[in-house]
Amino acid sequence: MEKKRNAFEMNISAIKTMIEQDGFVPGDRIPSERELAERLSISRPSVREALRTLAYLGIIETRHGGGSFLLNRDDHTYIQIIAQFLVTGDSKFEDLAGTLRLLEQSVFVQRTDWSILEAYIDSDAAFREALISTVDNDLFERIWRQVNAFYQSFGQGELYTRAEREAFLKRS
Amino acid sequence: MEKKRNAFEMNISAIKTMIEQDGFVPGDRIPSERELAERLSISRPSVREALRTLAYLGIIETRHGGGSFLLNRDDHTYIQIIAQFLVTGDSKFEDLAGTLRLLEQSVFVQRTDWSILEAYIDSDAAFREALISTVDNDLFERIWRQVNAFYQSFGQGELYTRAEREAFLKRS
DNA sequence: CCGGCGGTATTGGTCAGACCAATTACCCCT
DNA sequence: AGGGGTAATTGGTCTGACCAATACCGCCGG
Repeated sequence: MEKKRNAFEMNISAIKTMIEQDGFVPGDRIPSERELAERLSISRPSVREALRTLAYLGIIETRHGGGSFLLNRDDHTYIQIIAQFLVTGDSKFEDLAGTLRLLEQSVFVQRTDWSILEAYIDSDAAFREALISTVDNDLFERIWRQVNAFYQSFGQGELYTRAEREAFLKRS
Repeated sequence: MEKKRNAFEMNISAIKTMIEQDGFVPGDRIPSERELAERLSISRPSVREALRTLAYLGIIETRHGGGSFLLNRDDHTYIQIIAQFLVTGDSKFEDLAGTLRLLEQSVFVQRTDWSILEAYIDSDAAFREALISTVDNDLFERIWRQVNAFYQSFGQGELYTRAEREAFLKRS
């Protein structure tokens, strides 16, 4: 038994278990907050604390006056949540630039033909954006986008000089 | 202009912002629920719904009678928590492995001498950990660690075969 | 002077109830 | 049978209260 968890986490587990046992599938409306409170013998505020967390994670969606609905797994927002908390206010600026370079240069080892990037050689931002988009990886792209957004919030200029960009393409 | 998010998410944002603006660091005790409610002009139940979510994600820790404390970022457990809800195989898993490979291979273009990694050739996990540690970049390391934790939570085995690891060193 | 001790204040945990707002369900009338 | 309007349902928020665990602080005795 994994007891000892606080009541709040047990409530989340209980709700999750109930959803499974009742055979709800994505799109279904789950019982109302008041009914959940009654069936689990806890108060509605406690139910709400659990449901709000589930909603924040993207497990369910609540509609004012409508009810709470199970979401598809593909709609889960866990990736956004990860990205949101990865990059926070105290990241050192030099780490930001360094991380961006690491992320972007890792893409270059993936393929050999970079002629498609030639159209963007004039713009540092567009060049790097196009570079990342060649990787078909949602998580990687979100991470890069978060880091890049933070980098740009510092109002810095180009990450690479034009000569550096041209050197990248030379490797093709 | 941010779109109009619901009040709940704004409360989480407001609390996070207040934590940053007040300069709290991991280990600090953040204001009490009642004080937060007053300063943000919302009710305590609303504060609690936000705090419970932050606690569930591992951003903060609450002690009955003690208060709420900021946790170290590395202690965050939201990765494992979220993974708990992904019961079935998910297409996003490939993104995880792919992102890890991108992150790690980006390190290899940074230097030429990898003899220091030979001691870890037998263990996939130790090998990759040592690889990342050669990069002196807090943010990059944090990103890798979170993605890797998520990957491991799926209970997957080695990311590289031994032959692949040896091939890496051959490039030296 | 100091350290242990106990009372008190603070803080989180939970609950009941109320009211509003948005949505849904339903029934009645045409 | 269809449409419209009203009532019921449901989520959103707040007030206030009480309990439980912890922290705080001053008192007392060594």
